[in-house]
Amino acid sequence: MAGPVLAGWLDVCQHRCMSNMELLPLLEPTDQAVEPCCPPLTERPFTAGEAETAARMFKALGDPVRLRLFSAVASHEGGEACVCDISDVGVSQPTVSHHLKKLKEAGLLTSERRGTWVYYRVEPSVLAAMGKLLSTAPAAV
Amino acid sequence: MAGPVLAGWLDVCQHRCMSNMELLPLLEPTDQAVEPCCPPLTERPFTAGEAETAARMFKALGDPVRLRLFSAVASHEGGEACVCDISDVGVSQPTVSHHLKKLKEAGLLTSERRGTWVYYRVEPSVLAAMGKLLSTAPAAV
DNA sequence: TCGGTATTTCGACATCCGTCGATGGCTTGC
DNA sequence: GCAAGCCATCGACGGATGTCGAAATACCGA
Repeated sequence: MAGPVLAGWLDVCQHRCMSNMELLPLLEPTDQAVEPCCPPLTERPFTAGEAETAARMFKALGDPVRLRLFSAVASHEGGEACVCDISDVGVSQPTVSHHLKKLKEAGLLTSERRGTWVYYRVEPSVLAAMGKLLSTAPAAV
Repeated sequence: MAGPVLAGWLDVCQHRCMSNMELLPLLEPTDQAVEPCCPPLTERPFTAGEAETAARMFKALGDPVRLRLFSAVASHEGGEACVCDISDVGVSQPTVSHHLKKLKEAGLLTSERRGTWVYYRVEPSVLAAMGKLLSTAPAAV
């Protein structure tokens, strides 16, 4: 029940973003290594589809609680954190779980159960893609 | 009726972000030139206040229509665009106006009336700040 | 097998948000 | 001054969203 809504974006973005770009950082010192889901915001007007895709990422970070949770995971030692390590954000525990699910559905986090605890870690390629989105196009091409 | 809610963020962020950083890009090749509103997401867990501030920015870009409008302005010639130039996003004119207002309240756009038309332009410093937010801390300090 | 802990899911609720049509304010040109 | 065009505001509506308590699920240790 993760939702067919997400399937589209996950398919499109992760598929296009995750594939082998950190595996060969030496070959291309250019920015081509990390292929973002959409062109930089300043390059040309977004199409409806691009906007739909990118907005889903921004929306996921558009809630203070989610942002705190995401930051907590991203800054945690080893790049991952147990839910119990980051649940102190002022809302109930079910709400924490709800927000973590949202972040996961947006492709920003992944989760893995190890024994009693569930660990969340950031999806670095998506972070890089969003960074590229916001970067003012460096006079490319 | 722009809202006292925004006043806080505008005060805090614009005040801290806009001041003289693009005026001296030559002095410091480091990243210190652009002072973001918050530390990078990966540096340490966000405080409640930081999350509130940053989430407002992400939220503003978390809607497909707003993202298209913002991209249209950002990519328009001269860095600014008349409302009439970017109104073709599939929603009614009042809705376009509504979203432009939201982007303006979030500090991402500024507007200026020149004769019959109203021109919107992007706030470059805020874009840079958001980019910094997403950048994985480059082994600083 | 059973109790305890960690996490998710469910159901419900109040609030926020995007959207529209109608209306109003402002500027230009006649 | 008056009609026309551009843009903002208003009021209303339906749907999405954040939040919680209660209950269900998953895992571990005894």
